[in-house]
Amino acid sequence: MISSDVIRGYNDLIILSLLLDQASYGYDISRQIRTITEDRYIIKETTLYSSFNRLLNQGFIESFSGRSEQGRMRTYYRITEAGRSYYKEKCEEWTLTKDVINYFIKE
Amino acid sequence: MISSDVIRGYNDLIILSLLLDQASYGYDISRQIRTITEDRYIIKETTLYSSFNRLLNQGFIESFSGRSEQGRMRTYYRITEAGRSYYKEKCEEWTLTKDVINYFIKE
DNA sequence: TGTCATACTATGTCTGTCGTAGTATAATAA
DNA sequence: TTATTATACTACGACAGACATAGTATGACA
Repeated sequence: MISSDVIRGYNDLIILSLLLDQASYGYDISRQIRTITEDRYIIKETTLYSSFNRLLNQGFIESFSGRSEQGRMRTYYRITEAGRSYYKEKCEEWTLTKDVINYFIKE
Repeated sequence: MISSDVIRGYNDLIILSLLLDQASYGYDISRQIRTITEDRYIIKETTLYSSFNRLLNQGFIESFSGRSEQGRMRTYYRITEAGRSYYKEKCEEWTLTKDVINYFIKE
């Protein structure tokens, strides 16, 4: 398990990346992150929902109400065009950042 | 220029890495970061000194007074054994973190 | 005499993350 | 029938690293 403070500022990107192909909702995003990272990163619920709110306020995602297979109400999120642009920018920023930090890592 | 919030938590590692081979002081560390990253990352003075204080409190560096060639007083910092261990740990954490974030980056 | 590079310290703000806690529903187990 | 579990959230406050702003001080050099 990695410290999530390290990822600070990157949860938004992680969430956007999971919305690129299809709309989704909180619990599912959370599970996907666990699965994809093989439990190396588990996002906290509060972190997840505050991220959704930030992305909504910035217009990077939209929400709509839907129903689960069991008839349960839940909120789905869909990425916007602005969100896609933002995602691309953040990916480039990430590449730069990675290079910068790597300068200071000695095997 | 990359957003420094991204590097949050990694300034300590950057500073330690520059102390691995020899003791140094604030202004020099600052210049080294600029030079090594080719100005892609410029650490703020307040960030730098608060990092020094954190590392001192944790016993990862020690300070001593010295004189510049011009006779100017300044504070030098030297990495401790605990600091070297911490550096290694953080390097490993970084590798994990990098891998985790990379899962969510699409070219 | 003034400017510039150097070498710091003090103080308060911002923001993403997190701890704690609580609410509510549908499915499943006892 | 009752309790538990997984799902699906919201509210609130604390924490800590980064940063903005501001100020002090010295030696070199013009």
